[in-house]
Amino acid sequence: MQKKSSATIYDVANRVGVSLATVSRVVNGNSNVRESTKRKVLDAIEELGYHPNAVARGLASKKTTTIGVVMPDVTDMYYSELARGIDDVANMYHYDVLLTNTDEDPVRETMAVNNLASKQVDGIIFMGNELDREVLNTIAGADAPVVLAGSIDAEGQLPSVNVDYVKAVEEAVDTMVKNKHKRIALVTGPMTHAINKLHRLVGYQTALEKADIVFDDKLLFVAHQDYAAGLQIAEKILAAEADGVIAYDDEVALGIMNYMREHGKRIPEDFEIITSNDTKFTIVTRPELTSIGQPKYDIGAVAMRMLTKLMNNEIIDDTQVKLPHTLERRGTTIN
Amino acid sequence: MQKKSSATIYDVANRVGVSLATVSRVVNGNSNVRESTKRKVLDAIEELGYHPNAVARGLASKKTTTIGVVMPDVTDMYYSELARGIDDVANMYHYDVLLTNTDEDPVRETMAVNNLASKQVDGIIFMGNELDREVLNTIAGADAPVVLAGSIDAEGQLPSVNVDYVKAVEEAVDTMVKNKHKRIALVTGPMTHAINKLHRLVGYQTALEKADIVFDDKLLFVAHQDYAAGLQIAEKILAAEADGVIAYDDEVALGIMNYMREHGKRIPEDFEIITSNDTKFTIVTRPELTSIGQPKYDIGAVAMRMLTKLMNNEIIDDTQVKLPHTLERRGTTIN
DNA sequence: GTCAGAATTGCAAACGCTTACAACGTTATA
DNA sequence: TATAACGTTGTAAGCGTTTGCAATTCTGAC
Repeated sequence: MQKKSSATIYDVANRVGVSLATVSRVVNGNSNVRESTKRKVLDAIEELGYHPNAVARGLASKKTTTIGVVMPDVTDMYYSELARGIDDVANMYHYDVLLTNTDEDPVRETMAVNNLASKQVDGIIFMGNELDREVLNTIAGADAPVVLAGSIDAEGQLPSVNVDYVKAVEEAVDTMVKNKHKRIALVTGPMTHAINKLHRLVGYQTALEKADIVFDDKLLFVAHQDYAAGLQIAEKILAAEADGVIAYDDEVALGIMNYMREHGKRIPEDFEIITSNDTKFTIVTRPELTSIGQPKYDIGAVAMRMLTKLMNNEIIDDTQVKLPHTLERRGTTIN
Repeated sequence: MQKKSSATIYDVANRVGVSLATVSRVVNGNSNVRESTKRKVLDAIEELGYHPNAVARGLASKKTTTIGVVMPDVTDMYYSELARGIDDVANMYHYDVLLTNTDEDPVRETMAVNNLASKQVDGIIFMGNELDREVLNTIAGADAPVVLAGSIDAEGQLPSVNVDYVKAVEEAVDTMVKNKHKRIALVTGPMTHAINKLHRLVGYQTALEKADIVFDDKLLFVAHQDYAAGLQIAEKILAAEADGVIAYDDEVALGIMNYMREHGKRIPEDFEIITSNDTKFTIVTRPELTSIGQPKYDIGAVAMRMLTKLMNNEIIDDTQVKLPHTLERRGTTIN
């Protein structure tokens, strides 16, 4: 049964006594084939164990049925959940996924996009917050459609799927204010990233303004997205005499929480915490973490769906999709 | 600068006034090219913004510089850390990674391998515990080399990279015995999986025997790999009057821990927990989870390195690699 | 039984590159 | 100066498909 070096379309054609073209037609489900010859071809394919060579197909048709996914890090729960959404709908549309980790390094992001382009992917899903000019140019240069998932480009030119980060953060702050906490810290990534400067910070300031709280940049913190960074930044947050924090990453939030508890703070009475990604981390700890709820899987899925349309040259009503977010009230806020 | 539909090798050759072959040679770093013409070709490439078409290259050379990774689920921290190790060394050797999620469904695993084969990947890294006959056959049929990462096939025929699960579990049980806990539960996946039946269970029983504890199959539990499953199985573990548990998944362990604490058990005095994967989950909770330590990243990295050798037809001394494991003693065990 | 039009099929040219093999020019050796 | 030997470059045959177009075979209507 296992033919050694696999059969080609040519072998199948010979076996049946038809031309390559005919075999190709039945393989591709083209309707212009008589039912009886279709049967024969299918049988021969079965017997020879023929599998179309996707590479040759890609060369001839200029479609690889492969998309590229560039993301910061697979081990980051937030992004891996997006990736899962992407992968599931990609499969649904018979695309394979070429995955690249970049650690948000613009150099690697640029290389990744270029590499994917040379591999002739039919489309690209991009995740990452940097999106500097170089990366943007590269994306424009690749002649595959690109959609951003859970990521923001400053100009808002590229198709993207996100939640409304401004509102989300604003509501988080609102909640703490309502709970009588006023010295609310904000922990984000670098202000060079649009998502931080133009979204999270804006939401934060808007909420403060509404509550007549004067903005204090001593309550603004930048941290990497990991537990250790949370532990570390927590010391400064404590020193700044904050009574609450909005963190942009669950691991960071956890680091802060553990530090605060170990330093005598009662959570949530003395110190409230709201995190942003609502990953599995939020429910395994005690107390559970209150979090902005993002439909992560759906962000990926919707982005991928949009990409299929783009690859098909279908017209898209709205290329700047904002999916609904929630606030998952759990144990690190009073209400 | 951005040529529209990108230039081909033919355009470059024309520009310089040499043949395709020569351009191909410089692109591929072939040494048999005079320095001066090499320069000219390189310049033309630069000017035209030429990028080799990897698909055409793949067809001609029968090498795609792409490997396939089939794994249960990217959002599972254990596997995603393996994947990161794989990806990093894959990049190091200039391979791209085609990623497929299977949810450990043998049907999807089979499809995935077949699909990767038709995409002409140069090699495959397989993760997942099922590995039934069908999947094994498919793997044998694909003419790309395959290596297992963090996974076991019953016959031990395929190249693989793992830790010594027998010893690891045995040592975990030893620890609890030393701590005077005797009714030690074992939570694994289905006994149809070789890794559970032939490794974890064996290690468990061996340790029990050494300690003269009679094996009680009431202390054997099977659970899915998630937090909810942990919460659920915990009830039965409690009912079985166990005073400790070895869990094969961190989320499960966390579910058990939280359940036990909510039911009045003091951890670790009344009830000890040792988990197996040592993911980030283990250090963000209070108490922190004692865990078998697995070099997850390295398992992936070593597996990928092995695959590069296989793809290169290099001889490999040992195709059944066992990396060292540890026991990370933290808060859920007395010692 | 004819014939137009539809339904099937085959032909052959791409797709963009790699890679034997052949051909050339050049240098070193005798 | 002739010649072997090498370094450099070109020629052309694939790699396994898809696909526009032409050729052939069927249909049914007349």
